[in-house]
Amino acid sequence: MDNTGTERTTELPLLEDCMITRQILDRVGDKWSMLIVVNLGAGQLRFKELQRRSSGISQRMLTQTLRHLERDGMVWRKATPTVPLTVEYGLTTLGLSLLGPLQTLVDWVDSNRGEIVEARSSYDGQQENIQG
Amino acid sequence: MDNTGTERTTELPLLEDCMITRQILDRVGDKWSMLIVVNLGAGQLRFKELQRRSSGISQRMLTQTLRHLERDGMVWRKATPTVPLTVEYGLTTLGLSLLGPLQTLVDWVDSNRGEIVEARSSYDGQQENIQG
DNA sequence: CCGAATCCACCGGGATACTG
DNA sequence: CAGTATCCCGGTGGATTCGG
Repeated sequence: MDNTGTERTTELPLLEDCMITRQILDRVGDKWSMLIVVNLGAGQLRFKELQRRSSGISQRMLTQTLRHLERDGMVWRKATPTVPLTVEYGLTTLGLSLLGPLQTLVDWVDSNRGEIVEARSSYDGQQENIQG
Repeated sequence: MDNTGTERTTELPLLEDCMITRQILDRVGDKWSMLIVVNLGAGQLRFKELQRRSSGISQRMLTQTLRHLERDGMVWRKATPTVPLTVEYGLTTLGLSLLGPLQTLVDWVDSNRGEIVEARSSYDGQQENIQG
């Protein structure tokens, strides 16, 4: 095999082969988790209130997402058997510690949104020319 | 309203209502993008080599993911009309700038993997008791 | 070797209706 | 209010086949 000179042996010790990392990132990156974690970042909330703040989420998905986050130890749940039922959700220490990295990503998107949007329309324009 | 002491009025100026941010995060967080960006982080690669390093990805998904990343301005593509065809992929400046935030997230997962796995089995154990 | 196209199975997730 | 259960549609993504 020829060597084009661009070979780099840099070792970024990353996801590559680790399934669990992958699973966790899948969870973190799924459609609603980030939104929920962020919304709970400002303080504990009741189910309905949380749903109201997470525009567009169905109660089915909210329940499911909360269960997953609870299972992963990021969210706690406290049910009080009043009538009608009262359930509060909040972030655990683990969940809180995720806010930072999440924020980093969101900040990056925020800073680069313009460039991305521009790249997209530029790309789409070229496609038109090709397929005109 | 009673003050339970955990109320926080912190304003995290986040995704909440912004669709575009959401779109971009969806892209960044989709099943393969992160893996591809990370793999290209070590240097440009040819299609086949990239596929080999991204264990499990089908060529269909690799093509699709690369197109998306190219459209978003994160990846460049250079086709050389040799026989057989040679196509190289690499990260643009924008793509490279994403490595940092991505790394932050991956590092977080790495540091907290143990705790999450533990939380999961603990949670699953309790479910067994309930449903016996 | 690179990739487009087709076919198809699976499941994420919305709408709705029903329990406690 | 806080879920659970059911139905069902569209998108995701794998396998395979074809073209350049």
